[in-house]
Amino acid sequence: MKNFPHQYNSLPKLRMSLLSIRSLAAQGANAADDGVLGYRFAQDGVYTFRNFDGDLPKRIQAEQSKPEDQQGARTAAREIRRTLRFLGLIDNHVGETDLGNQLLASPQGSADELRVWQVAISRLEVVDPDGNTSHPICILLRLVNKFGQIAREEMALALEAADDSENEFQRIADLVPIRDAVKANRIKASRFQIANGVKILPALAEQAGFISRVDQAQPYKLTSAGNAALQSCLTQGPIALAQLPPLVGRLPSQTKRPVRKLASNQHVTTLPSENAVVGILSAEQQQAAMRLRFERTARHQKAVNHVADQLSLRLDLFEGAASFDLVAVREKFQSERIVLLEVKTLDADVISQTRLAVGQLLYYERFSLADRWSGRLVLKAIVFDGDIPETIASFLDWLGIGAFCVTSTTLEPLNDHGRGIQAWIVTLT
DNA sequence: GCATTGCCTGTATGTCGGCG
DNA sequence: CGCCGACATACAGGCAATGC
Repeated sequence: MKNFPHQYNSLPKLRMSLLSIRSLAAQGANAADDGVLGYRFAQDGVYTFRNFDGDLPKRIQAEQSKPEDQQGARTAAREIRRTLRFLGLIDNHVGETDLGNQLLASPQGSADELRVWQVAISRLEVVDPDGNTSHPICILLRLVNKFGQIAREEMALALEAADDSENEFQRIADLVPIRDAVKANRIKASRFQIANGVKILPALAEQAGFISRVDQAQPYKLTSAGNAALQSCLTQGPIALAQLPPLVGRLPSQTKRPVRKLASNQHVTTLPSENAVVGILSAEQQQAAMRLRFERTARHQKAVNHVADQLSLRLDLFEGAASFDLVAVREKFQSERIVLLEVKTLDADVISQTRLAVGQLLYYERFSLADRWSGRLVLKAIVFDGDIPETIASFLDWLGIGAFCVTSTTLEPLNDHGRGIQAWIVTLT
């Protein structure tokens, strides 16, 4: 098993680390030197000392008087350098790569930044002492996809695969559950290596928006962005860093950006899940990324769960891995209607949320439901987590879309189509 | 209801061996 | 012999289950 030890895994911290390297380069200092980089990290607040009393210069002096192999900051510098290199953000000479440049050019927390992280994380590459190269995030996404959902601890197996081959994937997939495989001595790795395997990669994949879970007790599932990344891995193969093509175009600088206009002749030709993560994000993908971030909020998830709770007695429920919030259907009755639901929280403007949801419903009806439920009548509904103005409710009615308000115990229709859907559901046994 | 416990995750520190 | 990559270990915070 490949090891991935001694790291921090938060993207803001990794970004700060890259910034520290850049500022050292600007000063002509040598970031390849553990001491230089390690104590720079300490000064920049990237690396923090344990039992720190607040006097930084004094503490650094104290650390520097210790033997070098006992200075935590130096080790941290080495490990973080390694991580940034694996991510393709710096090269072997600790110089910033194009990708690293793009990361720092994007505003922190922006959709642009997330896009760069998604590229870096999906391409993350590790090499073992024998020269075997693998892309553990791709392998991790394959695992999640294969099992549908997977516990965090199983993700250590992503580092067990020596390479990206199908054979290796089959081999590690057979090692699930990892606890049993360890007990049976089927994995050659120390418990520390296995523990380390769980600490970094799942956190990176989660922050990239590739996987998500409802809460800590739940397994992870693939998100739409994760599915897109997986398709990219499967169809194109992870792209070796050495052959990294320049990303199309330059990212906008940090000057403020007006609302962007889409090219007027832009057509949707593929589903988002079929688009590669590599390269510049399409407008749809940017929206999908933004959407993902909003929809991952606890509040949205909670609302979805409440809806699910109230429909699960009578209907089979599906969550779209790549798209819709919820489909309620009776699988047994193959010509029966189905209900496509989009859930919207009202912390944002009700009008923009409504417009967004209407577009999503129509799009998903056309592109996401066709395969599995072709030929069925699709009833569409938007579920809000609060009350909406009558004008919105009647607008949706005019479109043939049901409107609902959900609470933890109720699902109340707000227009005629909503009442129609409810009336149908209550007849089901 | 509150304290305790134990697990999960993340971060800091220590150690070894190889290489130039 | 200094330096660094790699590996191992210690420690801390959060949180949920558990027990009273």
